[in-house]
Amino acid sequence: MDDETAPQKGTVTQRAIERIKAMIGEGRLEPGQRLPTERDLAVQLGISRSSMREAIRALTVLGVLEARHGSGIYVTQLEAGDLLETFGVVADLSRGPRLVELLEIRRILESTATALAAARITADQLAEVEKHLAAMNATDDPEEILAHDLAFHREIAVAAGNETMAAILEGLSSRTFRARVWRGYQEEGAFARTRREHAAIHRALAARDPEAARAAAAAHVGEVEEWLRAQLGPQGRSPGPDVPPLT
Amino acid sequence: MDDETAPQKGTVTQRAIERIKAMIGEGRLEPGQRLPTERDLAVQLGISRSSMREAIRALTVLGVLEARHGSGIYVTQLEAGDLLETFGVVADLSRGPRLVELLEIRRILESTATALAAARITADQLAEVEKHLAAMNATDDPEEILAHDLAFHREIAVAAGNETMAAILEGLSSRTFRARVWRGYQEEGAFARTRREHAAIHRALAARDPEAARAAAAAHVGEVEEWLRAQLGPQGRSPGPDVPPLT
DNA sequence: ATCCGCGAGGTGGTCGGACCACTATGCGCC
DNA sequence: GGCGCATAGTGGTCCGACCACCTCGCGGAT
Repeated sequence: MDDETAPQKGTVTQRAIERIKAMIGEGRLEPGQRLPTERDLAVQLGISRSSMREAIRALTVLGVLEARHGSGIYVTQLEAGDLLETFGVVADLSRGPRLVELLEIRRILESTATALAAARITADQLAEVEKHLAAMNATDDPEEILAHDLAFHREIAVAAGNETMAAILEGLSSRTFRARVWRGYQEEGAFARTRREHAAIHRALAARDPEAARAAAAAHVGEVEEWLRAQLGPQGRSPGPDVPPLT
Repeated sequence: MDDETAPQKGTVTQRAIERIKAMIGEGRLEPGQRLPTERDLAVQLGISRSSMREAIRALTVLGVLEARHGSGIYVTQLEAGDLLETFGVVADLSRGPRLVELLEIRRILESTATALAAARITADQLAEVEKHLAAMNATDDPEEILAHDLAFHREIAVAAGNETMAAILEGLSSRTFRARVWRGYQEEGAFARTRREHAAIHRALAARDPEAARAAAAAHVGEVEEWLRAQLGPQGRSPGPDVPPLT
């Protein structure tokens, strides 16, 4: 009754976003459930369809809603992967010192995840890890190496048993992020070193040795971290060509 | 030249989002810089103002852009706090087993951050920590305790020297998140224990003892984590009163 | 000459309607 | 009974208008 008088805080779109978020938070909207149509929702919240669409778009990019053309709007499964997809944006837009900070976080999480994986990994999962390890060593195509490298670490993160952590690590290792950092790193003949480090991680996993796994993973990420730190130190500028701002 | 023919992938809004993100990623749009008007941008990208507004709204909720009514659209400083604000959404919308996973991640990061802080914290920062510790012990108002509790950990995270990690921890400790979990936790007379744990963390910081700090922080978060795990185990339901879905 | 105030222009915010693209459903035809 | 197409309904896009708010410069008062 008392909420009929508009609180008038912020834009109507922002209010609509909060309303829908609240509905989900309170359990009035279950994962996978279909929402009313844009037009109905707009009427229910007393706003125009344009504003409602902006709210839906916002919740869509956040991974909370999913719009299917011609079908309807649905709540996602609200799983870690859905909601943490935006984490990749942070990695992609960060540069300079923040890249080092992101790698530091990845080192902390990746080492812990690898240690957990050493204790929990199943035979099947270990076989999957070995598959990517072999594929990584069997080709010279940087694209393919990168893909299997990502899958290698992803499999380990999943084996650690924490889906959320796996999703965060996935974001911290997004294609564009690694491509940017690794472009220079691997040009310095770091392939061999990378292979040795991956082999060490695999050995620790196969031996079910959490401490060795933690150390190997920390060293693996730490190598890249140190290299990047050194890159930024001397010149203080982020890599890449300086493109003058267009009109 | 070859990009003049529309690639026709996805919705025009999604394409606009990618375009603007790319402009920022390539450095053509600097942090803090003002963008052209919505109307001009729409013309430049060859889409309607409505679609452009949806793209801008999307980038706004991601913390990449900031729209000031009557003034213009600006690129944010792209700092950790700006981009990771959405991380709180994850915490707010997660429930059940995922809450435990989030606490596990917080335990890993918070313990490491506290260890780093023990080695790096300045006298001023330590005084600030003590201020919040004292304020926390001087009141019985749960709201105020929660606020100083958040500030206590935030100050430590900042002292660790990794802004990004501080921002993530901030998201993992968002008001609504903690309020939900702590409501039940603190009702079990955990105030005294919490105060002891905070005191232990402070002692380790004052003694500049990283290992003790790591252990104290891990135990602090671990306590809540274990309690929550126990809550979820027996009944398999998320805590809190079972409110029947409202109409 | 300096300062203050107010008004005009420009900006994002909201609205309503129209049409297009796609999907799903069911009815009728084979 | 099964298949295919017409159709209604959905999200996607566009347009034009108006509103609320901020900014800046012009003009007058001091």
